[in-house]
Amino acid sequence: MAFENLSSREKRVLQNLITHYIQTADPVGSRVIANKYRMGLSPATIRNTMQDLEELGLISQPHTSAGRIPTDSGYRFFVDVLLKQEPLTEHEKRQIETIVHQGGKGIDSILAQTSKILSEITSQLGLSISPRFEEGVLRKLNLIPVSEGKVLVIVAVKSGFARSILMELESDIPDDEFREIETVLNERLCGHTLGHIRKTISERLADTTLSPRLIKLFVDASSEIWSDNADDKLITVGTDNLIMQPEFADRERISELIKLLENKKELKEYISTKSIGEGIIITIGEENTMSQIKNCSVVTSRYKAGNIDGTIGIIGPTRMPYSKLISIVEYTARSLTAALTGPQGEEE
Amino acid sequence: MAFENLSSREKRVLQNLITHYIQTADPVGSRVIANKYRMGLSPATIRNTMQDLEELGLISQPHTSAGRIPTDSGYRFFVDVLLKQEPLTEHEKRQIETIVHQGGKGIDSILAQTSKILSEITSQLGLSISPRFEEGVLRKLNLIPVSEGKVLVIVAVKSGFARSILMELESDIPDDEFREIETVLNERLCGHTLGHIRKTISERLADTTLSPRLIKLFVDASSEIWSDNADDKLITVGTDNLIMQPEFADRERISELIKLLENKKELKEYISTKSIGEGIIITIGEENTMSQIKNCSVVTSRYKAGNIDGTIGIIGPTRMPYSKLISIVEYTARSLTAALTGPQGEEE
DNA sequence: TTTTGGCACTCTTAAAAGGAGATTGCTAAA
DNA sequence: TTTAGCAATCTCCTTTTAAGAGTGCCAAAA
Repeated sequence: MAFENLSSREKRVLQNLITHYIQTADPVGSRVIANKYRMGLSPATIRNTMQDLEELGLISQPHTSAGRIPTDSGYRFFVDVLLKQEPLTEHEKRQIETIVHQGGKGIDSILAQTSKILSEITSQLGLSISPRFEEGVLRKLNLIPVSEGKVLVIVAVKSGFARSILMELESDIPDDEFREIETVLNERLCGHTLGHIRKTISERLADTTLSPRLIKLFVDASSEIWSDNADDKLITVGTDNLIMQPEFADRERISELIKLLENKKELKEYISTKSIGEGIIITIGEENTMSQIKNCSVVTSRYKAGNIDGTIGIIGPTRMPYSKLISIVEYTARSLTAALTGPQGEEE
Repeated sequence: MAFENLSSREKRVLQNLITHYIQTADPVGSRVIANKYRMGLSPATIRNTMQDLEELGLISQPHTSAGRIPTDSGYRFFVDVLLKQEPLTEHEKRQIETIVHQGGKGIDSILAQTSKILSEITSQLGLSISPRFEEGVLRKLNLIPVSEGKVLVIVAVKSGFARSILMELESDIPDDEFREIETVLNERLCGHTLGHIRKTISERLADTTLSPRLIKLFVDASSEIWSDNADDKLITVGTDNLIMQPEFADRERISELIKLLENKKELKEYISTKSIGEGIIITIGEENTMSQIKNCSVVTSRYKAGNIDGTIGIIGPTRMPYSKLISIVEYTARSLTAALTGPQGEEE
């Protein structure tokens, strides 16, 4: 579907129509475009153009005597070709920087705040996904016995993140044996990504002096320790922004959305995989494979925390102010990368 | 407001009315009560009784020609006096036990699952609040340097829970100095509750050989390390159940609810403090101080994890099947306590 | 004294009817 | 190629109408 052969007039009409529809959520008639946007043409001429645009599938009529609204293809063309990015105000930039650069707070807190500020500035649903721990390179592993039969496994990766998992053992293990395990694990596993370790751990521990029982323990716990599927680190903020849109007038639809957001896992997976690659990624309406957000668009971008990356973005109705939102998501992702990969991330 | 002087007939009428209203969500007329509940009285007689009940403020009329609906006081009387608990089915018991007793999964995961099963069995919003870490007695504290300028603080309390906080230092501290700090901190702080430590930490560390700079670090970080306000450990599941109730027909109301649930902090505080004490606690409608749930009832109970306690419960419209829900929440809290305080919790 | 049947009255809700308003597509003229 | 004009179409809002449910009260019955 390439629409390069659109006349300049058709482009202008489409642009004005979408711009207007984004503001009002009402079907746009030929008269509005002719008058409000001073195109120097009569409504009748606009009407002819609109008919052409409709035949191309870029706009459609809800019913005979209504104006036109953009289709998903219309938005796609708008975003790909017609869009001019709108710069952020100084105030907005400052808000984002403040949130992103609050030192010493821990990444989870920063991401929660980032989701919040995204939601507030954009008036959409803001979201963030924590760095994909699995891609982190193991720096050090510690075993801390916390009580009989329970040991805390600390996994520290490069770029300064760490995670802890409480592991339960059937029987007690003496302290010095713990030391030994710790040493062996560090020797064998450090320097590899957690994902890699998960896949290869059983071979890596095969020829050690450790008791087979212990090895089995770490191999079995592999998915919990070495990947991050366990915690749902998708943070969404501003669901009410989305709900109050006319697109969600139907309660059934709200319910479906809420279920999706509550589940987190599925949505996190979807957003994560769709956002692979550089720069801003936009999925519009039906392009989204999840039926619950088929009337929404998703604007996301990757950010980097050292050598691990995560995703932030927003979800709103397809009728969203793309030009502004894209700038905001882009700027926020960049700031976040700068803050998380900054001085201390660089060094290793 | 005591209603002990209600006649037995009035009680029966009220009981039947509420029972019926809970099922249908429609105002209940005298005819329905007379016929469906076979009270052996004519509708006209029931009408007289209903008038009395209305004067007492136990039921009310939405408008002149409608039946009656219970008021909050009506529900209160129903719950306090009229209620017969409905036992759980064997299947329900099994479902709960299965969730609660899945070993080795970590308390967060168990609580998430508990919220879920509560929501599913009750068809309401299920919730759980993690144990109030602050009340835990410090068992051991570990400092693990994870990268330059970052150290992971592990706080382990009795009954086998542990938490980790990433702390940032301005400058580097050599490994042996860490050991020293660790030793001193353990000597001075173990055996006290975290809440107590938070309040007294500066005195406790006053006369040590540690550098004042380091002490300051731990004192400043006190709220983050020693209390648990930081993480929002309120888990809510099944929001869609609530949203689809006729009580939430208004989108504005849904929006307010969602905001409340998203915020977590405020709600967590509210539920936590309201649930102090033994057994099931029920707040009905306007009894709730939070305006967002003034048309809801909240049924909660404390559970114990060793010597620390937390809360679970459900939120639903005031028109909820109390007799069943109370049993379910009670049973779940008991099971949870048994699972978390079981064999390994007992020992210390 | 308590209960009941009867009945006028009130109010909601759903359906039907009517009309205003918006916008289109088409045709013929500019 | 553009525009003015106009009939046709469809939504949406308001009003009307009718049906239905339930009450309150009174007078008669138990």
